[in-house]
Amino acid sequence: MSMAASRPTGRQTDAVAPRRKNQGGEETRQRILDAALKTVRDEGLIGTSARAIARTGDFNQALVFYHFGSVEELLLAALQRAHERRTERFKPRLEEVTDLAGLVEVAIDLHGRPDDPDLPALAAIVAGWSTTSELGPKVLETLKPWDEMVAGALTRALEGSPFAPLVPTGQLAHALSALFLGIEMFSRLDPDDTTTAELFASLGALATLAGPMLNTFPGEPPTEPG
Amino acid sequence: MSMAASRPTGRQTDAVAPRRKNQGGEETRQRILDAALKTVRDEGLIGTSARAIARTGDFNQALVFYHFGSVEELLLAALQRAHERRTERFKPRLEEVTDLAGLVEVAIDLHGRPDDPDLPALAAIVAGWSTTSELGPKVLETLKPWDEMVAGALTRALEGSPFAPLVPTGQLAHALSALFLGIEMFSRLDPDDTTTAELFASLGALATLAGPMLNTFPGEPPTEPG
DNA sequence: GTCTATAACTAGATAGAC
DNA sequence: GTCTATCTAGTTATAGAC
Repeated sequence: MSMAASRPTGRQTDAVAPRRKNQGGEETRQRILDAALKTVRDEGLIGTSARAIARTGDFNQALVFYHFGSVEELLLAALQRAHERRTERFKPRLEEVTDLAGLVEVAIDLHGRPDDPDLPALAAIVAGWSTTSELGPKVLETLKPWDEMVAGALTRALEGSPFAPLVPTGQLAHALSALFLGIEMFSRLDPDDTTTAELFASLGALATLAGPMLNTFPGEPPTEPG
Repeated sequence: MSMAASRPTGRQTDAVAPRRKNQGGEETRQRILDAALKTVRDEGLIGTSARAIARTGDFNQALVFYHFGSVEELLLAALQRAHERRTERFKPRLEEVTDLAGLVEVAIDLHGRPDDPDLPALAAIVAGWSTTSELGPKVLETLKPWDEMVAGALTRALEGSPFAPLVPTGQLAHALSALFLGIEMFSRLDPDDTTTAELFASLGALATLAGPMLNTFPGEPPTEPG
């Protein structure tokens, strides 16, 4: 369904060389993407129409179709953008993580940004499309790099532990993404949510507790932290 | 928004005593609820309109408004119904769970029912409303009993462990619900999903591994299982 | 309690002026 | 590249016949 617009909707791999700088077109594209994320966060996925997005970003509704072809494709692009932004910002930190407690700390920072539209929108889009849309696999593809980064952190956290060969870090990383997504969604169900912060604190405490145990051989006393 | 219909939309606590048995009205109510869940599963939350639901269940579109007042309220009722059904069916099993591995087993059974509309619909509704809708708190309220059941299972799993006083079972149960919800959603993004089953298997293996450690005092060898 | 018909509106998407 | 105007189809919700 939905005929393609007059402009190719996919992002060109070789930039199309806009004559007068990157102005005009590209800037608008960004505005639309930002407005899309904000709209999903504030009005929910169901309330996110081309018109609602245009209202949020104060531009013309037809631009959505000119630049992205359809609302669905816009949302996919927005999700990818949000995800890229997150990855860029948190990659360096994640790469320094060497234990479970550190991983929880990153999760806390990731969550605790109420004004940031990226994460709520990301969760809502993943969720809303989970039973529909041929774009589901593309969403999974988009999230893959993140799982791999977390898997790397897990591997480092387990380094030298006797349990290391027993733990499928890739799958566990995926599970952690799922956990994070679920927490994010629950937290947004309650506008006055306070329990999520406590939950993360508890998870941090548990990670601190479990960390040293990972290096414990059965029958041995646990190694001292740090 | 949305004026109330001519029939009170909330479920009466004292049944209203339908004259000719429970026929007609109540049966239709159930048909509508079932159709709503199926529609959410098959067409996604966004594709779920009063008309789509009516098409699924082969009844008249106006009945949705007569019986439930609005589509949103219907979906809330459907979610509550789906959740009640799950709770009834799994409560006995959950109450027998005494270790982590058993908990994972229940999760596996809960997940592995491709034809069952309840869980996918539940996930989609929770997710879709997570950034909108004043019904969010009601959704949380609905899910509470489940968390409590899981918390009970966790408490039993930790019984006698030196870590028991350190673990906030209530919060952890909530986290497990979030994890499960997230996994459910990821799994539905890929129509040919095979990784989720493997993921659950791995989680089961980890639970089997971690279980005995919970009863391990630092410096002591782990107790033999079973 | 269930139907048909319809009002009032909003959606996605496109054509064509600028 | 951005705008206005518009077409078509689908949406919630209600009125009123049965």
